[in-house]
Amino acid sequence: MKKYTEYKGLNLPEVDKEILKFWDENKVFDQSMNNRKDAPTYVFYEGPPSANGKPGIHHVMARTVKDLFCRYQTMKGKLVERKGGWDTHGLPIELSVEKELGITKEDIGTKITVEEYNTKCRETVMRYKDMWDDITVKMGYWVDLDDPYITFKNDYIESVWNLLKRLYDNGYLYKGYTIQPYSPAAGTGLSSHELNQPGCYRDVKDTSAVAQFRVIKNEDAKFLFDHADEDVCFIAWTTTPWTLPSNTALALGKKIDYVKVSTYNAYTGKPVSVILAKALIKKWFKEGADELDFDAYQQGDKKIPYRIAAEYKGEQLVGLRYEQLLPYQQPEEGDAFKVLHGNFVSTSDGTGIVHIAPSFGADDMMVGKQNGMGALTLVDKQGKFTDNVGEFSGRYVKNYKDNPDYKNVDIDISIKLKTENKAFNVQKYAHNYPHCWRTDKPILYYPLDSWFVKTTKAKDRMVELNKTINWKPAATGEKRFGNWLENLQDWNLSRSRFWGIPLPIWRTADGAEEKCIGSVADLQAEVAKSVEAGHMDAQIADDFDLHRPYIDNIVLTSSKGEPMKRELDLIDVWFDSGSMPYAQWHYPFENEEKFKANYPADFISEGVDQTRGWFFTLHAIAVMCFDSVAYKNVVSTGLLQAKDGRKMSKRLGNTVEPFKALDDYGADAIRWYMMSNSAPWENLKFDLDGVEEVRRKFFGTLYNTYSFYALYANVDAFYNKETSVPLAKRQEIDRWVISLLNTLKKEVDEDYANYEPSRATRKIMTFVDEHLSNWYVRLCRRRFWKGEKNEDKIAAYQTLYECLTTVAKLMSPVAPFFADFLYKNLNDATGQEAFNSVHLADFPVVDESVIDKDLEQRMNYAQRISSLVLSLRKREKIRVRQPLTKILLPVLDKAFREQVEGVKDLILSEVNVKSIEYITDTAGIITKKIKPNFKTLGRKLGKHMKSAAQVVAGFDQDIIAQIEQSGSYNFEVDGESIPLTLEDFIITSDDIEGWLVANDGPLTVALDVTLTDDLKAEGIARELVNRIQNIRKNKDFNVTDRIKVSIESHDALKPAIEQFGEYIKDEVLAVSLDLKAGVQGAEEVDLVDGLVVGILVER
RNA sequence: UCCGAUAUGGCGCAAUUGGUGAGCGCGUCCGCCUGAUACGCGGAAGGUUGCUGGUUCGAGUCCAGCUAUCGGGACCA
Repeated sequence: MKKYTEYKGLNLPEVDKEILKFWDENKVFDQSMNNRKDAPTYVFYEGPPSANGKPGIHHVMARTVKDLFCRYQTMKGKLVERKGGWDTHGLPIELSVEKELGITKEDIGTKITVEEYNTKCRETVMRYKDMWDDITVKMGYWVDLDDPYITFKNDYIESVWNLLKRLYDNGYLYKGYTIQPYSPAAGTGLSSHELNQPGCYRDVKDTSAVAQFRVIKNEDAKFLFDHADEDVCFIAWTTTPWTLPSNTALALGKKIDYVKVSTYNAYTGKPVSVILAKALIKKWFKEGADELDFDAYQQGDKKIPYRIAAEYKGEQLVGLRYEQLLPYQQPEEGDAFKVLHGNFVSTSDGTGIVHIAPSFGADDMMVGKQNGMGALTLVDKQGKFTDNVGEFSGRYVKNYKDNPDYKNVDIDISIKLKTENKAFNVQKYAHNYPHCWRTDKPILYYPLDSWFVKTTKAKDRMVELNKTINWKPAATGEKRFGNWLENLQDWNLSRSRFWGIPLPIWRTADGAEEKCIGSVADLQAEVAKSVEAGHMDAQIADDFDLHRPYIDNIVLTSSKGEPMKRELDLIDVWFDSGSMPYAQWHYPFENEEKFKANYPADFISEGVDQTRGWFFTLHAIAVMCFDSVAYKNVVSTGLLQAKDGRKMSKRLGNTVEPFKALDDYGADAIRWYMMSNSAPWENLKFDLDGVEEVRRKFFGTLYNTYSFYALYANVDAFYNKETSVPLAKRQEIDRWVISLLNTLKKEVDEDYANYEPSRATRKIMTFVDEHLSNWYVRLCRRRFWKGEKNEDKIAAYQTLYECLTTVAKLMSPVAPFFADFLYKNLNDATGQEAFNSVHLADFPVVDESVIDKDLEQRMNYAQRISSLVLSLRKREKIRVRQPLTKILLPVLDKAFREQVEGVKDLILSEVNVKSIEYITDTAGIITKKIKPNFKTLGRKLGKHMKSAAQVVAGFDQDIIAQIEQSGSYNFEVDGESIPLTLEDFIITSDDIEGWLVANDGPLTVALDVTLTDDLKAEGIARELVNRIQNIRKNKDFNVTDRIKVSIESHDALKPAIEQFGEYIKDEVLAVSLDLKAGVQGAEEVDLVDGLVVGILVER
């Protein structure tokens, strides 16, 4: 017969290794799915990590969340397949390759071929795959890594193309332009990633100009003019005067207050009325100048007089027209040179009126688009003015070429404005401006061609379907994600890079005809036509690599036989990962059934930073292509911070190395700590001390409970083969713990089902720690080691066994290693269940019939009463081994006495007292306290509550007794009489005259501390038992060894030995107990109050 | 500047959804139990629940405003 394995101590990392070996050898993960082959599915999507970076401790957190719900659902009888995946494209990979090769973007295609470069990317992208595989295994994350989806595979790309084609066909793809950071010196757009590199934003001094835009005097503008020849101008500030020739609008704020100020132009001395924000007058006019005499002004005076002539709301000015400032070019389309409202306009800088050049600012373009403005782009991609800008034509707007003779265009433009009476103010201005990280030159914002997904078209549907998704936490879905959807912009899909999925769109040179390709077969069909038309030499192979540069060599043919070239862009990598529900199965080209059975996902989980990332792209593609959600439940996990609450970073040296942490503490302690510390969506301050605490308190206790069980079950050869003792025949405490266990099953089940792992883990901890170990086992110890293997003992074993196996199952989703270790140790010995792993077992089903809330209440009384008695003992300095005669207990209500009687023996043995005496108040010795029950009384009395509370506080003992007896009380207020019942009051015993009392809520306990000689003798006997047991233990005797005890004679011991000798012998398994003088080799032991005795214990 | 989250003893977290001495764990100090290499128990110290107002008989909880931290976005004319 196999025995329960007994261990020398708990070593969680060892447990991990042992269990991993077992899982591996028995293919337990496979089994857990194969067993459920025909079961309903629970679909999980794995968000693909990039193996280009090393895994961190936060990945352990994110993946614990994923793993635990998949394991839970498997135990609930679902088939949960977990296809892994790798994100393999994207800028971080390209940048790391560039860095490694010591090249820049411009070198690709010149110093190194695109082919070589992409080969390098393909090699690099899986650089840390081994490390990822390693951590996946070590942390116990069950995911299928044998057959993962990989985004750079042709099949995957083909599926993505299919999605793009669907979008294209439904009018979701269009070509437009956006304003992006652009480096003329490098000739390339910059990503926000590149822009956020340290040192990118620098303080520089530029020439800033406030220009005067002359208002056109028409019907609408009439109200601005006080006299016919008044010169009224809007003034707007810019730090980039080179954008002024491209100005097409002005923006102001509707709600901002503006003023018209009469003054003189500082450079020409001509009178002028300028309009600016009221709040900014002080910025542009000298103090006291509003009191100067206008007529006395001479050109060149330092102080220029001014007067506020009128005041307007921004709203009144919207729609007015002005003369073009520098009329070199007219915009080809749109309604330009108008005043618009812009919600970004503030009065913190400038004049409260913003110069708008739609080609050179993102806000500018947005406001221009919204108002149908035209645009002027009078600077080319080299950063110089185009040919049609008069005297400035061909000049660089910044010194991009390091020309030593470079003349600042901003200054020259400013001079021109001054001489033409168009400059209100020109000065140097220091500000923070982004620079290109490669060339160190200032960037400029420039319109670049891009392909867009018209997500705005599907916005309403996305919002609607989002409401059907269960977000954890809800606020992330409703607010964060919901708001994001409400303010949706079109999705810029284009990336001007090399390693990624190419945009499958071909165009003729004039853009008149374009084709979007949705599959390799489509492409081949088009290539066939092209070969016929003579644009290509040969058909492409079936396994033609769809990446650049090969794809760029494909030239298609238009309906008119013109060559069509591919649009050179790649698509945003977020589209790659958002396509995984389809592309992981190569849908729709293969696996249609598989796809349908696995769509949409029941559950996904990633970090909250994915709200605008993967969560969005999954949702957007699903809504636009399939009018469906992509996932039904989503848990967005919080950030993992260092223990000081700061971000973990290598620079601060506060990172936690995941492999070391796993090696030191084992996966379970870390997983359990992460889940129990706070809800997964809260930020977690990760502290290894907390992991250690979990290990000690939870796993240590549970392990020890098992050890205790194993020790005695082996002695008694208990393998749970006996008929189960009916609950009715078991002790009260057995029924109690089984009742709690079933409550636990129920609640933990609900918590897991509701994606609330911290609630579940905390409840399991409380059960194991407080109830099972420190109450059940503690109080039942004797049943396990005393006496014969009778029914009561079997009942105890059966009860504990059930608790342990059930806990193993309940905890297994979060702590898969230890749970299996525990389960196997138990089940392998008993063979009770057919499963050889807890992960193949079913989730425990609650038995409502054994949940007895009354019993739980009783036991709660027992625990609290015991605790009160112990506190009294402490106060009186009477040790627990000293028996006492009785406890006095005031009776709270009728049920109370009965309830306490049910657990009386437990209390008495726990606190070492002989009896309980109940007292009712007939003797008048109990002082009572009364308090309103706010919850019930508040509803009845409402605003009279306050006065009622005062009245109640004034009740004396007589009134309290009266209320208790009659069970009712009439509260008089404002001539009104409100009947109250006993329920509306909380009456507690406060004191018992002449006794030592302690209180805990309604409970009051008094203790009789009189010590008789008999009690003293018994106390000494108990002390002796304790000392002898300690000696046994120190001598490493087996718990079953019989011993001989000799004690050095002492008067104080005689009564104890005489009266309780048999008791002592029985307790310590002694065959003899002698009290004699001159014991050889006795141990000196401090017994009580400085009484030292010599004891000899022999086998 | 906008959006979101968070704010409770030294630290980490609770508080049954508005009901009244604000709990638990860690840590510190004193004491105890242990036939279980684990845990626990009793006691002590430690709180104006970020601030200010409001609603209410009653607010840690609801509302408004503010502050701080974190995250995300926009912008830096």
